[in-house]
Amino acid sequence: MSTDLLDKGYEPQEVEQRWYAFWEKEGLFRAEAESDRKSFSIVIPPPNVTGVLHMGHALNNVLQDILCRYRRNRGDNVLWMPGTDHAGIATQNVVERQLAAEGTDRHDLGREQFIERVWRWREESGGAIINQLKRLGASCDWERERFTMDEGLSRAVRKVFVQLYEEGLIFRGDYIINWCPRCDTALADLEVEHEEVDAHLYHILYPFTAGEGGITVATTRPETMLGDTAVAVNPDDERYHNLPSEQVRLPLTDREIPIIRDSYVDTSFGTGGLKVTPAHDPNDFEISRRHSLPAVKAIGDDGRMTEEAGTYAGMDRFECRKAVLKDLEEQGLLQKIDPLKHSVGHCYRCGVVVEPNLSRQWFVKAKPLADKAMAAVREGETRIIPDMWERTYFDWLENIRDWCISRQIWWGHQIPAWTCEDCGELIVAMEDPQKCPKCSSTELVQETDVLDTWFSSALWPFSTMGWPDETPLLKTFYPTSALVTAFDILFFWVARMMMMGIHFMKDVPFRDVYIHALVRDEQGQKMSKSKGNVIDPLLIIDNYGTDAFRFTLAAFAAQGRDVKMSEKRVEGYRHFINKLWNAARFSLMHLDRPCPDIPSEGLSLPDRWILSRLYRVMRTVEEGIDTYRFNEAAGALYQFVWHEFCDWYLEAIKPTLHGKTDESARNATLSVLWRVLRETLILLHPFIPFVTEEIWHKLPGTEGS
RNA sequence: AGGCACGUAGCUCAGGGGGAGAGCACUACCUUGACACGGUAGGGGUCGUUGGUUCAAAUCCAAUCGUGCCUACCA
Repeated sequence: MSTDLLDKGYEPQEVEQRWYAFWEKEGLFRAEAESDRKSFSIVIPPPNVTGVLHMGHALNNVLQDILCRYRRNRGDNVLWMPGTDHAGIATQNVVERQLAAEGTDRHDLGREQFIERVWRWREESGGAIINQLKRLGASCDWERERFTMDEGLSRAVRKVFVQLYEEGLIFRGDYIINWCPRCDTALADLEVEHEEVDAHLYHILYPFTAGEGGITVATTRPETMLGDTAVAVNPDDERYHNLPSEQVRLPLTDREIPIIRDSYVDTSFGTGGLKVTPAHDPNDFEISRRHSLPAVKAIGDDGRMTEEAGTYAGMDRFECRKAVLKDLEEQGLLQKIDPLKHSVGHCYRCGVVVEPNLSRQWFVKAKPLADKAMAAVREGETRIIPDMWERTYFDWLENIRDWCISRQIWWGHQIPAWTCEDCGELIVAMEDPQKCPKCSSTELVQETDVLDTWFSSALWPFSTMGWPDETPLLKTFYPTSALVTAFDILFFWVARMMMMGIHFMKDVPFRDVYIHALVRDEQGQKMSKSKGNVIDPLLIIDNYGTDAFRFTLAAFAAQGRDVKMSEKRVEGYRHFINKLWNAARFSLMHLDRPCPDIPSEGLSLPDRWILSRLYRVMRTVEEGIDTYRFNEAAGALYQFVWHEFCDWYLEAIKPTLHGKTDESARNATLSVLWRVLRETLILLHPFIPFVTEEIWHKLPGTEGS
């Protein structure tokens, strides 16, 4: 009997460091590119290269790690592919802020130097998130770590772009897009966050060019009137039959614009008169196409009024709004101001009010790709779990619009398109062209835009495995077994991976999509820096140990409900880790040798009972993990370890262990104890890898991992 | 405007046609050689409201109230 097998209290820090180093050294997370074993694969949702670990990452990666370790325990050939995302706008913003602090900007630096600077920043900070994932215990195959701007992945991006272009699924067009004047780039529809604000509805009179009166239009953005090219009314609106004139004078300008009829106009809204600003409103843009109206761009890409705005040129758009209202007021054309709640789009990266703007951008024709992505889920090739998200997935894909993929930033994959200066030919190619195929000119200028970050992320499941080459890795691990992610990137990422995966690999990128909840604070608020309610996972790990933290996350990861995180809870599960530690400590006082053979008869009642409970919890855990009900598995283990194994079994066998019985009964009990402890450690390992590993190696007869 | 989810013990939540549960908090007792990050015993809820289906409803259905979130081009 000895008590020095395990220290009295569990010391996570030392144990965690030691074991993680051991696992890495032994290559235990390494996947075999070719193997007879069953494959199991997951690609990590690549965190932003410049990011730091937050609670969302923690939950996301712990759940993936549980799946991977569980499969490894079962003998599967497991690939957990790690990597990071270059996060175009977000990363560029960070570096631009640094430059601003140094009193310079990217234009001073020039494109090449700026990009170098970003790469440098990536070198400095790119390792942080990876090391933090390791502290979580993440068992990724680190030797395969990828980055969305790796050479290989960039080649995949180019290949995809060129092929889609040749298939007519990528095109360039003049379109109304969302423009962020702060980030100075186009945004996809998804990248716009709508927020309800208290605003005003201004009623403005546009006088007829002949006769009395005019048409009153209503708008929330009066400054856009400077870009109006028509006034629209509903053809059935009797108020506007037999007008004295078919033209109105656009106030504050010397322009005359036509009155058009379009059924889009809602007769019940305002006065039934709609100002049409094709360059600055998506609906107006559509109307303008139907009626062949010109577009006048009154607001520039920098958020200031253009020359088209006449005397207002150069003004900030919101300054201009005030000025326009004042001038209209003076001319007696501002008839009414109503309060109005409506939603205004903001840039998801910087929060600035987005300006719809007409410009030439690149698009992916989404419909054909979306149809197949829907079919795959409908036919069960990919399961979305919990299935309530299927509906959301379908809703979005059914109403999908073309995906604007060009961004006017510098950090990202530059679009592989060139224009011939001499003949205007557009060239899209894998390799940088030397001369124009049409006129042989060497004056070729590459498109300056880069691709939306999500374009490269959409290829992640196969680009990380070496596509477009036909690699053994792809053969073994594609389609991946599961994708684990939060719902907030269901459209951004999951749906697009489905579209690209099906198109290029002819098979879905994953069999299961498990959508987990968001981690919130104690009050259920989203954690954000501005609210100051962020709980740093690393701090929690420092204070309570990784295992306690992991178990807390797993225990609260009930499907369909957000996880409210607080230190108090982690503390509770630290008690559990300690309980397990001490149960092991007690057991090891008696288990001084391997006892693998459980006698087939003569077992005591407690022995038989705990074995039956063990088998039951084994089934529950297996079922829980297989169905992504991590909380059920964790809950069952908690209950079993504490209230069955510790409270009942260990207490019940104390008399036997403490000697007063015959040797064969004692041996029988020891063999049961040995077995139960061993199996329990295996069951617990995916959840709490460090403490179980530490105990495992003290248990006689369980050398190796 | 549509959609989704959620309202169960003081708090956080699991459960899901027939015993109302867990953790934390609380009360009393226990410094018993695994563990006070512990043990034993205990208090506490008419499972949002109202109807319906059923022999039976916290559990299914409908309505209603409340909360949160997502999608959306009504200026």
